[in-house]
Amino acid sequence: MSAIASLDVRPLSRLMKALGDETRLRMVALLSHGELCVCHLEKALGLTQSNTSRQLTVLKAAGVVEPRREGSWVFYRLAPQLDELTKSQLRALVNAFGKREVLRRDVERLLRAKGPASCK
Amino acid sequence: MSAIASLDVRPLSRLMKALGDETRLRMVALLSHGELCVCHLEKALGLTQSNTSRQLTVLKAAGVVEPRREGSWVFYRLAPQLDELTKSQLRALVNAFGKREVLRRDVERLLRAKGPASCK
DNA sequence: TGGGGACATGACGATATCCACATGTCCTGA
DNA sequence: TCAGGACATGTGGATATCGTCATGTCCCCA
Repeated sequence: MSAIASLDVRPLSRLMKALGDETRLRMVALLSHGELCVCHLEKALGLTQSNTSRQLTVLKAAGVVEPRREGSWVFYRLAPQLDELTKSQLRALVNAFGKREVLRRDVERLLRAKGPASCK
Repeated sequence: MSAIASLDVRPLSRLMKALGDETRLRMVALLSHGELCVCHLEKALGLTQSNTSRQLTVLKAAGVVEPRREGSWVFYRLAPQLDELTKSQLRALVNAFGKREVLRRDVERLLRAKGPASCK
């Protein structure tokens, strides 16, 4: 019969839906270069604390990122994908963002500021 | 300052938004193997005529597909991407779908039925 | 030229998304 | 134990999306 019927695009559509937003896409662009905590993303993207947390919640619910608690703050990083389609898509995206040298420098600068100054 | 500020993800987020839906993703999966007319997609995906047209309108507005009129009916195919990010993402997607041999057979069967029987 | 097929679109109710404001939770250091 | 910083979440209103039904447009053919 129809093979399209057996093609499960649910995981992929979930991923796409989560990435169908400028802010969340920029978050992923930054996270392509390393893990960052909420306040880093907040500052880098010029968002309110509330909004930053919300968007991360959406990305987490879609399985795009995963949190890691470290003392008082929470670091987010890209989560490994189980589904083959989402895996290849996210890899392609990270690869595209990974080529942006300027982004890498942004992330490094953010992480350097982490130590003594924390997230202030 | 921040390089993320200069990274324009608007075209990509538009693409992702359009693909953040199971039905539209399945349409793209089929169109990865060749152009199809509305009634083909309608039958293959088990959608109403109205809904099929709507979803294609969304994909068209996002620049994912483009229509080609041929007499009484309209064929849709994947549209070439101008933006680098959307180009690489869509290429990765088509590549992933392109590996699904069963899908290719589906499309061929649909196109074979086209000639005499039209879309009936 | 009139009818029917293929597709698009207006209207609309149901549902989901988005963002800000305020408040709540958890951890840390004094 | 208390204050404050880092995050999360309840609430609510504006806005957008989704799918259906009905209708409109365009094209082909008898």
